Amino acid sequence: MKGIRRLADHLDISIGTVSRALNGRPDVNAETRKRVLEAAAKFGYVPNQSGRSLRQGTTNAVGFMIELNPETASNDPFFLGVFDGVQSVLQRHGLDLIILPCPTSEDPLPYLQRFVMRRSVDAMIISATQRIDPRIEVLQKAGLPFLTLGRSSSGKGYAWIDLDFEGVVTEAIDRLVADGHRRIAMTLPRNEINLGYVCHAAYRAALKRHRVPYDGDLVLRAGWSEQGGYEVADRLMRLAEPPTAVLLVYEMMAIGLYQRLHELGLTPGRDLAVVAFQDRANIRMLSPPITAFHLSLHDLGVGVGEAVLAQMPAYAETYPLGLVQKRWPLTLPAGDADFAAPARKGRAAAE
Amino acid sequence: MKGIRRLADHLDISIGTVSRALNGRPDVNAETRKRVLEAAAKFGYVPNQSGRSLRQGTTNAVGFMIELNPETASNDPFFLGVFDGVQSVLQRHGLDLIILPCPTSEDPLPYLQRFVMRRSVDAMIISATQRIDPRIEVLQKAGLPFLTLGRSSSGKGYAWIDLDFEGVVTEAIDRLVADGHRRIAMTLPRNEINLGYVCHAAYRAALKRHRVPYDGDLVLRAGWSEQGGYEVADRLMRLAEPPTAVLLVYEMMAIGLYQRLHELGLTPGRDLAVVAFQDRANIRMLSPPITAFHLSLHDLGVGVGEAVLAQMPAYAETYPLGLVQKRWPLTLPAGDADFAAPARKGRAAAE
DNA sequence: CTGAAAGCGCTTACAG
DNA sequence: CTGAAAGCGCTTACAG
Repeated sequence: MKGIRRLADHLDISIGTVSRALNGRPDVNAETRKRVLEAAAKFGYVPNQSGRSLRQGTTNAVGFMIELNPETASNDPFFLGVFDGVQSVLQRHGLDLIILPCPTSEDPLPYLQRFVMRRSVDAMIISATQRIDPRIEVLQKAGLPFLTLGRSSSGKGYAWIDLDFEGVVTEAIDRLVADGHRRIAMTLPRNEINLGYVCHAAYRAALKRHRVPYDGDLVLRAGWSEQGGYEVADRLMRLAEPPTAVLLVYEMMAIGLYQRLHELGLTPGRDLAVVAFQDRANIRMLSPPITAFHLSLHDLGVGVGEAVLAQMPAYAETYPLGLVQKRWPLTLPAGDADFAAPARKGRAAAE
Repeated sequence: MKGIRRLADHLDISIGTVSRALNGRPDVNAETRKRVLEAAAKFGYVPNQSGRSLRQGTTNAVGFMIELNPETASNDPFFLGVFDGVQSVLQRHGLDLIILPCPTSEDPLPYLQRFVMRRSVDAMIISATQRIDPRIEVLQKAGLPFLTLGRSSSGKGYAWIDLDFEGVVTEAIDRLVADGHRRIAMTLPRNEINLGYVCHAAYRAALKRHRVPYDGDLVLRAGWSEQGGYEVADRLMRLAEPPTAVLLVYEMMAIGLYQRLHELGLTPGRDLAVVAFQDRANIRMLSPPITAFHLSLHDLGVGVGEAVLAQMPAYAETYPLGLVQKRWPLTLPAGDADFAAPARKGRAAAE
């Protein structure tokens, strides 16, 4: 004999009472509850999750699908910070966060479908959202509450949170133009992830607003890595007319970019103003210090956690956010002295 | 009506036959099986996991616990590569890999205990193994098959795979000494993770063998980050008698270290020979190229996957590895021209 | 080859 | 306040 039955027999009460005591139901004698809780602690009894899930129709778990493909995944601590924030919300309700890593060898769609149809989780967070992402339809048809981290142009009525790429690109270009820059480069990912389209559109719009001509040579699709940054620096500085500033949508590129600039005898900041997407610890030791937007991964995780709970009927009242469709803001620290390159400033002024 | 019942009613056969057909049992009429499979595909029927698990007493999932605490976790793509390798093994048997991220706010022990006692997984892989790690006892008492990634001095009869830190330290020092180095520094983590002890012991043993005196100033506990590498360079080069070589047990430190050396007007390789633990893509653009050991994360993942299956009674016959206790080797590419610093070589020869 | 039935470990109306 | 019973969705001996 095992499980709740054993505990009940040992205490000489029914399994129903044991269950009620353990689950904190009010209709249990205080003394009985005490005995049950003590015995459970003593024997290390914890209800079997499969039995519970089957009976309750809920797994008390939220899935978070990530992709292991390094070309798609932002193969870095981004997610670890977000997971932590999501958990801090879920644990308030006894929900667990379970990460589902889609292997590189498997198609993300059937992978997701398996977990969805098996009802392994009560809700799902998906990431690495593609411009056309069939996963959204799968989730909608299955009626499983979900949130996408990143937007898609597939479907409309679904909840998403995306980093505010428009805002970052727009603010970066505004600031650079204000500092006299006219030739501003930007990096884009090579794959079909939606942020590439969003950034490109925001970039063109911002330039147009400032009446700065668009030059396709300044928009570089590159590997999403330090190495990619190295190549970007190399390609940009070899142009007949190199840019005076660059916006790195993937901040880790700064490491390779700084290095290549040094090799070319150029000084970041002075010879090429660099703005990076996110001010993370990994690039803080660069010198001169890099200008980057601030993002709290933990806060983002909290936002994601609350947003996904808002999609779940059982928690919608507690988190009355409705269908969350939110661009998550990043902030650019004000008044960065190193931001505008003096040399360029002088040149821009002379023009 | 839902689930298997609905499918059975639609086909006008019993749920038992549907189940047998879907599970590939041989005792099903070929025509019947075909009808069942087609109907299942059409309606997108997938067995509910909780129902299955409860009945079978197995979840068909293997858990992989990681820690989100950046001081403990190697907060980087290490795990993503390993996950992929583990999955490639598990998927051969229809098992899923589920990542369990322990939040920074929670104690790893009760966190693990919850999942173990609930029987949410059939086996567990744990990482960030501490020198004294009570999780091992919890897993052993619960009788859940498990593997630790990293060793502990807690307990004996458990399966582990650990990177061969001894081998790396020993080989690195042998090579450096052969190239004339006598003052060789090494970095260690600040926390209680076991690799710190292992590396320190191997370092002392290797020096002793070469009759090189041990100098505590050359063993630096530092932040496990790029920033930590920056600090290491700074502290080392300010010593009255700086080292001529350094072994970075966390390779990403090389980025900060190279930078600080450059700032100090020193040249990596020439003024300080640098050996890094793992030759990963993130540091490949460093110049001069860094000397580092090679490790295939995917292969390691495969090894971990097979080792954990070997601990599970249902798979032990297929993977007759017994109680795996293995140091996973890393290889140092032979004949690296930049390995020994010419200046130092000259000086060493002159001594 | 198929169906009817038992039962995995729980939770929860329902009686009392 | 407690117990007895039903039933969540499956799989699997057991009959036939």
